[in-house]
Amino acid sequence: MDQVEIFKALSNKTRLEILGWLKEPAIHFPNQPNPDFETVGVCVGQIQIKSGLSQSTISEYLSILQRADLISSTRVGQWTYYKRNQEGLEKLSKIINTEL
Amino acid sequence: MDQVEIFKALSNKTRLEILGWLKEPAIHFPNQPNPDFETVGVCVGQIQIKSGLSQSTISEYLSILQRADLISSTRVGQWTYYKRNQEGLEKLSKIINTEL
DNA sequence: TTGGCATATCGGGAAAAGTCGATATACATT
DNA sequence: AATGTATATCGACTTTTCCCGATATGCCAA
Repeated sequence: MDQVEIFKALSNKTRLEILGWLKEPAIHFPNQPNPDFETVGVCVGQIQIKSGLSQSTISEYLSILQRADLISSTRVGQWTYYKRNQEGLEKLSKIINTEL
Repeated sequence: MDQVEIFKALSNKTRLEILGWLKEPAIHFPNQPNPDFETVGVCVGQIQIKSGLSQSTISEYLSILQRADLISSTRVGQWTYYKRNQEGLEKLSKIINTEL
């Protein structure tokens, strides 16, 4: 993954917020219907409601974050759950500390 | 400094390269006229030549990086020398490791 | 004080990103 | 099969970013 694309993914207030929300799903998504969300993640709809932006925008933002390896998704029935991608985030941390 | 602005500053190939070049000025700017460049930094003209982009573009890029506290400048006569801002870079590292 | 460099700023055109509503797709339920 | 719900994709419009050339500013030397 291109470094520039990672930083672009992070160059947006809402996308940074999403990353933050996914850090503590229980706190930020108290109404999440799926009780399993701590492991599988949070579904698009919940993130969309919290963000206040349109469904299409959030869907796109999530795929931008995913392309940058910052989050990952799991499809379960009609829902797509997103959660933080710890591996990608650690890689970013390494980039910052060594290459930058 | 707003986090988004820091990431925007890093969302460009040339700006990332500049940051890299400034890590080892002696290697990347062998023709730097000022022998003192290791401490004071590298002047705009040298960076511009190496980048291949226009003078105005590089001047702007340097000020974007500076606004993000990633580099700092010193004016000496008609030259402006830029170098890495270690404090700002460490702050970024902290952001990545704690807030993100 | 005039001319010559180094850098900064301004104005603009092209490309990319932000954001939306509408539509498509995929799955679930009846 | 038909409808409803969740998400993804498309087309469009606006704003921002990428770069440039031209011009301004600041400093130095003749």
